[in-house]
Formats: sequence, C-alpha cells, structure tokens
Amino acid sequence: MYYSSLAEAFERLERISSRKAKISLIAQFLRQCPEDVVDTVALFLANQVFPGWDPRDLGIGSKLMRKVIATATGSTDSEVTELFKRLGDLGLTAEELLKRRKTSTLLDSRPLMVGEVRETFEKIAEVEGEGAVKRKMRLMMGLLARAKPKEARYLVRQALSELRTGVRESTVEEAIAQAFGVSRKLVERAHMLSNDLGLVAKVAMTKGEEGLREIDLRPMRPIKPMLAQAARNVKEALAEVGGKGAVEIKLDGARVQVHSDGEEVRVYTRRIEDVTHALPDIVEAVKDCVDADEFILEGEAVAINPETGKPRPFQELLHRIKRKYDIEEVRKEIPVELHLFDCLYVDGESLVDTPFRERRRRLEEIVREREGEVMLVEQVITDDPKEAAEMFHRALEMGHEGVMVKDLDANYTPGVRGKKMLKVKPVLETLDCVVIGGIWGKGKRKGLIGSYLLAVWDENKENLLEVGKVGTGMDDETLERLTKMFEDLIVEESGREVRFKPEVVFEVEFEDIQKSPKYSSGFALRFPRLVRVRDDLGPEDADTIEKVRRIYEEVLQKH
DNA sequence: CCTGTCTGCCCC
DNA sequence: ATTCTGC
DNA sequence: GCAGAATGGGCAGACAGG
Repeated sequence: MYYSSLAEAFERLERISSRKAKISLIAQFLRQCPEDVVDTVALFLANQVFPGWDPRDLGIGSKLMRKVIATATGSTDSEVTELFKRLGDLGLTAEELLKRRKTSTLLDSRPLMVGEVRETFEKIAEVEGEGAVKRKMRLMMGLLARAKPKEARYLVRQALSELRTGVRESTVEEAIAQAFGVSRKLVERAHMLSNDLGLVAKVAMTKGEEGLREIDLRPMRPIKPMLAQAARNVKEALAEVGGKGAVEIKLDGARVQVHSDGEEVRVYTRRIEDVTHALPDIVEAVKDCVDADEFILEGEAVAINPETGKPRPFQELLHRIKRKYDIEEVRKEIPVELHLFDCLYVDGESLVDTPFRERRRRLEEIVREREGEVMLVEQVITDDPKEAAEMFHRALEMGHEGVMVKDLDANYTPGVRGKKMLKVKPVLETLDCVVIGGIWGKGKRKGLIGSYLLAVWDENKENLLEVGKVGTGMDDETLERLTKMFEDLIVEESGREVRFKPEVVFEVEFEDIQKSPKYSSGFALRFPRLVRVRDDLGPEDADTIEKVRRIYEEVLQKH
C-alpha cells in the first residue's frame, strides 16, 4: 500500500470533526486494506508506531526532528524554528519547507510504501550506541527524501506521536468492528487482553469473531489499568457509586500490575513498562507473601520512611522506578513497599468480570501481609458519608493524597475512566503569581501563548523568583484574550520562548509544592492550573517566596 | 572521564 | 497528572 | 460523558562533545 493513500486518509480525518464520520471513513479504509499491512495501518491510524506491549520507541523528539527537517529540506535551524512557531506543528513545517525545496537535488522519486515506513521506524527504534543519533537522523531523512510534502507532514507527526487527527485507540476499535462486522465489545476485549491493536485488526479481518474470542487474559501479559474519575468530595463520590462503596486510602506512588506464572514474577507500570528489574523488593516480597501460583494483582508501589512510617515525597520514588544501575544501593536508602488493592486473575481464573467486592475477597484470601513489604490497601465499606469523610481526613493526616471510592458491584474495565472508581483529593491553597514569560503553543494552540512562566517575589519584594509554569485551566476565549494582552508586554523573544514585562498576576491552584532543580526559587508547583487572572491586582500584590516556603514546610511535616 | 542536552505511547 | 471542547 | 488534545514537574538513561 502506498503511504500516500494513508496520508490522504489522515488528511480527511483531520478535516472532519464528527466521530461517526471518522469511524466510517476508517472502517472503509481498513476494509480495502491489503491483509499484510492491515495491522500496521490500524496502529498508524491510532497514532501508534508500535503495539502497546512493545517497549520500543523511536527516540526522536522535537529537537532532533527540527534538525532532521532542516537537513532534509536544506533549511537553517532558525528557519525551521520560526516556521514551527508560526504553524504550531513540525509536520506542517516539514511540509511547507519541502514545497519550497528545489526539486533538483537529492530527490528520490520511488513512492513510499506503508510497509517500508514501518520497517524504517523499526530500524530507528533499534539503533543504539555510539553514533545512534546520527543514524536515527539519517533514517528519518531517508523517509523525508522520498516523501511528497503531504506525506512528510504525517511522517513527522507519526514519529512524534502527534498525529492530531482526532483519532486514537478507541475510535480505531470502533472502526475495526464496523469494517469487519464483528462486535465492538469483542474488539475492545481482544485489544485490552492482547494490547496490540494491529493484531486485533488483522485477526478481525482474517478470522472474524471466532479468532477474536481466542485472545484471552493470562499472566505475563499486562493489561491497561482501569482509571479513576475525579470527584469533588467523598459524599458526592459515595453517591456516584450508588450510596454505598469501598473507601480506600489513595497513596502517592506508582501504580503497578504484578504478574506471576508460577515461576517468575514480573512488575509492570501503568503504561505497561516492565520495571521488574528496578523493583526487586516487590518481586521478593510477592514471591513470599502470595499463596497462589498464577496471578495478576494490582497495587501502588510507594516509598515509605521505615522509621516514621510516613510516605516519602513522590520524587524519591522516582529514584527507584526506572532505575537500571546501582539498584541495590538505592534500595537500601529508599525501600519500596507494595500496597495491593485489586486482583484480576488467580490460578487459571480471570476475575475481570467479577464484582470488585469479590475480587477484594480473593485478594485477602491469597495475600499474607508483611509490614513494610506487602500490604493490602486500607479499606472501609460504608454507606455513611460521615464515616467516609473521617477516612478521608485520616488519610490526609497520615500524609496521603486522599481516598478512592469504589463501586463494590463493578467489574474491571481496563483502560476506562468511569464512575466505578472515583478519586477524592483535597482542595489546596492558591498562589498569586507574577507572569514573567511564556511559550508559543502547538497544534490547536498555534499562534497563542500555550503556557505561562510564573514567579513570586523574594523576601524584600525586589526580585522575582520562578516557581513553575501553567498551561491548563484556561478556556479558548481566555487563551485568546491573554495572548493579545501579553503581546504588548513582550520584552524578549528567542525561539518559542518569550519574556514579559512583569505586570499581570495569575491566581494558580496546585496539588503540592516540590523542591525544584530547575526554577530559580528552588521550588515548583505540582499540577498547576489557572484559576483566574487577577485583573484587580498589580504585580506588587503578588505572593512572596515566604508563602511558598510555608506551604512547603506544611507538606514536609507529613513526610 | 565528565557534563550538558534530549527523550520518554515516562512516572505522576 | 489537570483541564477544556466537540460530539 | 466520552475521547481527544492541549498543557504541568522531575527523574534516569542515553548520547554527544569537550
């Protein structure tokens, strides 16, 4: 199949906004797709380069891609950056520069095939060692050399996982079902169990429902975790799950799926990365403490201070989670414990269609808790909002993030963010920050300032100290208004970054304050969002570093 | 050998 | 992670 | 309400280059 056909489809998808129309377009496209590339095409359409279970990645980000585009089109770095700033998209940048390219030099006129693109992406992902960056560049440039401008647009976007067609996994799932006349539920199920949308497309095409049914849950094949939805407070959360539910402490760690096939134990993250090697504490503990051969359990990996029993800052867990070297040394300083909350499979039996109440029971049945190593997440079953609220406050006092409220009758729905699981976190203080800079946005924020650099005053209210950036919490109208407002305040511009005269104050909400190696105050806000623009305040009215320190100290008490 | 920059369907 | 938006 | 697309901080690893 010609890559140009796929590029054509991408472009049409980009133009239409109706989801139904997107689905039928994709369905039609898949139906006429040759069998040998239908898997690749399905993956590509879903903005993926490799299947979900595949740990490979291209290792080409926006910086490298800019160089690739510059070299491939004979442009300068600043031309590329300037155009990128204007178009808000490196794919469009490559397309535009290719149109301008003189047709005489280095043009390879062989048409690009989808299979070749896939193979080249594989090669790019696999090069490593000295000279790897250059080789990745050369391979990517080879694609662009053969690409027509429009193809270049999508090759670049694909490599960066920024297709912006309004199509991702679940849309392609529906299209597969429609294309091959198989049930949506079966496609969904096969996808969640195989974690390979390409395989699902191919099986649906060649073997139909019968083939899809053969794909089944089994240990050592991680699935997407079920996701929680935010709720304002515990009372609302309890009402959402039908008045009665399980209230559990929400720990600030990394979500992990622990698999055992009876011989080996493996640990996976939320995004299905294999982190077994980094977390030997969990592997050893699980081998000792779980009375079953085969199982899939789910829990939170957390760093706890063994002396105080208090949770350590999330940043300390990050020292452990993806470590490859010096694991034993760091393990002594920052032990990781596992707090289990769900059970998806035990000795040949899948529990994903079993109610949570029963899954928890099975979990309790097979796990022998061991303090500081493997524990069950604390749970209270209640229909009393007061009791739930008490649990919430106790969780906060203990230094935890908040609580989860779960529907006891709910089955396990992988990858879905629904009302079967709700998270409740406290509302924090806000900070009035002076806006001192910004970054031009990408995609739908092209031509707009996409995020703003924030600062607070030092003790003497003389100097401004950076505390982070904010890029969410503003609606489209505000984004427009702010860009217009700040355009008059620009004092310096380099690349996509801008500096402003300090005049405007943002009220910003956040979950936490952390130590920062990056910002001049030495602190950074975690999960910042804009609450409102303080038109009523001048820069001199913004908060000072003392307030930041005070909040940080309060957080520190808990660790 | 050390340091800086970039990257991650990264973790949150 | 949070938030906003079109369907 | 879902699905998609904007955007945040910070860590380890992997290279590049001095």
